[in-house]
Amino acid sequence: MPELPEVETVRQTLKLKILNETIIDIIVRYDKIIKYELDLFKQKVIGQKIIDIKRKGKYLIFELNQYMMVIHLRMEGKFYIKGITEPYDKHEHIIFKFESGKTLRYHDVRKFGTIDLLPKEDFMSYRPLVDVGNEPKDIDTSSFYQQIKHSKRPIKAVLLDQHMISGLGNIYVDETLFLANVHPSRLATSISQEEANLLIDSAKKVLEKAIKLGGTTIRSYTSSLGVHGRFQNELNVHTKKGQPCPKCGQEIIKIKVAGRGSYVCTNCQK
DNA sequence: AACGAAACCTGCGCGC
DNA sequence: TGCGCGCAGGTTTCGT
Repeated sequence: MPELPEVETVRQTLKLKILNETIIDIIVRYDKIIKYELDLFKQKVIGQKIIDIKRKGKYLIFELNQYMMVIHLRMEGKFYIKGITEPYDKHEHIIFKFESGKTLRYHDVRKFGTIDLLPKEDFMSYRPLVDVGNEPKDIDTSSFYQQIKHSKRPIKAVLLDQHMISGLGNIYVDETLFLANVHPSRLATSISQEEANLLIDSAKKVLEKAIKLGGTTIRSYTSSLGVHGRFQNELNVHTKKGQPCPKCGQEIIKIKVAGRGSYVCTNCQK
């Protein structure tokens, strides 16, 4: 489910619901999600209280008394909060039991998500967090341009690269490229400083608006935590194959760029 | 060094 | 109805 706006929505919702909860037990039903040595993970996390929930790019960061628990939802990771007596769903892989009787359940059909544990001291300087690039709102456009101007990758691949710029995924990249009138297949080396400025500015606007609307809910009958995003109503091109471009009316096509399905108006995006 | 493809998983929709 | 294929909001690892 997640790009930056969805992760931010989850962060805000979780913070309202489980701040100050103390973890008294952890049930692990599929252990490859946990990247930390499993027995140590349980030993360290049990007894800890959730004192804050932060985010960097697409990573969720649970601040505990003594550790930082770092979570990546990848393609389909979701959290649910349920009572302790409710039966486990097939795809609920990790269950955190709280002192209050609530449970936090990590649900992930494709099992791609990850949960890791970092020390609190200088946690931002450890992998994976240290490798996360600036979000569009914090990007310096001239250094961004300097970084990409010799790259022969398609601009879409660059914008998806979380080391270069963090937070965008397949949906919001398509929307960003449309707003900036840039074709996803354009080689990064062909992008001018002006176009780079426009791309970053477009990414900021897209993400900001999506956060306000609680993210995007598509292909997803049950949204995380019962939160239904509303940005899907604002999409200009993504998922709009065969429909008219909102700017010029030409039919939107779907192509493959950087290995990802990509929606584009070839009249507006050059 | 830098790029694209494959791999990690499961489920769904489509064409035969 | 059943089967095989392609596809899915992400990232890392493997080849060239």
